[in-house]
Amino acid sequence: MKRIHSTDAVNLEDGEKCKLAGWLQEVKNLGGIAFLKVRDREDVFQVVLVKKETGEDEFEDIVNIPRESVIEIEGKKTDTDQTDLGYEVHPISIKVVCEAEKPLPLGVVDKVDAELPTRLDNRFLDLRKKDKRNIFELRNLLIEGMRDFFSQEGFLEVSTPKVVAAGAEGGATLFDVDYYEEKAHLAQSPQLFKQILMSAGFERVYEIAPAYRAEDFDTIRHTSEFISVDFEMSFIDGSEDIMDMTSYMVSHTLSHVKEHGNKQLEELDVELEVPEHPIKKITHRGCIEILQDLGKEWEDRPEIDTEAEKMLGDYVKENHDTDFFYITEFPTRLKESTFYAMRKEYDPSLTTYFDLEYKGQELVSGGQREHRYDVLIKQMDEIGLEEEDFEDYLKAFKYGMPTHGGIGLGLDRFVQQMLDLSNIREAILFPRDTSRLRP
RNA sequence: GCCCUGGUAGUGUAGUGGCCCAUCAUGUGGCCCUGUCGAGGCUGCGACUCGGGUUCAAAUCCCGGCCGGGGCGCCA
Repeated sequence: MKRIHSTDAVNLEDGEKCKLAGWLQEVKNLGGIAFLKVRDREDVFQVVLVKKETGEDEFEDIVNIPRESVIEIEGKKTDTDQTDLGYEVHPISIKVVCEAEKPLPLGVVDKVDAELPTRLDNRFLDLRKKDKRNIFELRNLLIEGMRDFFSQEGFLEVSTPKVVAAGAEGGATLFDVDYYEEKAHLAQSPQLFKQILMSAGFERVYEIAPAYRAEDFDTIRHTSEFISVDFEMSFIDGSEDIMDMTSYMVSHTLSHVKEHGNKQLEELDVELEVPEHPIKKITHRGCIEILQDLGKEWEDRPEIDTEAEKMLGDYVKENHDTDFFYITEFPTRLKESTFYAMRKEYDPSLTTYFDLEYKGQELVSGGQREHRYDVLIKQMDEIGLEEEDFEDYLKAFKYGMPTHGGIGLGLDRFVQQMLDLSNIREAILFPRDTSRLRP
């Protein structure tokens, strides 16, 4: 007999035979009768064991199977109004596929919570919990929605190398890798490759892939390995085009999640906002002014620090009733290491760069790139970068590079913010950070 | 990198010099119970991060190591 899921059994006739399987979540032994709660991917079903029917020995054997063991049940589906699924199973045979050890390093349905490090150390058990799996089902929908959007808009999904010779920005945040006889690094961004592909004439590309930052971050919104969603597009008139595309992408993606992840969102008690177009834009200078009005004080130069970011997020929520807004026209002095950022024609102290803020936190960073070879060289010079180190990249600018721009979006952070998770690690199956390399 | 903070049963905690061979919950073992679903009742099991020091006395105070957590810088 073929094994079916708990939710499929709902459609069987009363009394029909079936085979179900899953993890023995708990045993409620009342003496003469016992109830087994068995969990599969879809739900939890109940198996009823009556001592008079099974006999004393078998009853004891089954009731003593340790929690979280994998078992297989063949039995009769019996309709009842006493379970959520509307049926229970009267077993003909129960097979222990794999017995779980005791005690569990982490309870799956215990009444006490475990802390995040304990949960991550035992992630396979942690992920057996419904609300934890919901996160990853929604994350899947988020990715699905993005791919759907990009494909619709004529973007080509590409894969660029993660083992690279040079980084997109300074060298301090690169992980070193031994690459045969050479020294190599893990890519911190697909930036330079995306741009090379613009010279190749692909016009619109996107990539969903890991990025690595060897920074001493120890915060609830940083990890050393994260999934970066990047897109790049050519023949743009300015960064407005990039912001428009980003807005549509975010809207499309979130409405996809909302449409297909209704059940999971409800279970996690999350209300999703799908931003309307156009998303509110505030210049960097405008942000500083708002902050001054709000009474924010700085020790030296006014900047948008973490506290300020949250204040702005609250401000926009209150005054414009949205979780989203752009900070535009980032000053050049703040984007110095981003040597490929295009500066404003009329005011070179400003760039075309913007951030998209989501619930008071940076989600997206992007802008128009500098496509003119000589200007690019000049900007690299300003921060002391050697042309030789970027030879392969620069070459792509010498033989016909269109105007272009794009963004990078932190996927894990998107999930975190979307679901109001207290730590970005909740949005990652096996997070990597300054003190975690396993599992 | 800087600042703050913590490490007590499998899990989560109480205890800040003697009342502690350490509290409670959860878990787990045994017994009872035929409709449980945070089941219930009785009963047992299980722990002070490591090293040094102070003291008549250390889970508790001091120093160092190891391992965590949070904030900031920064960033996706």
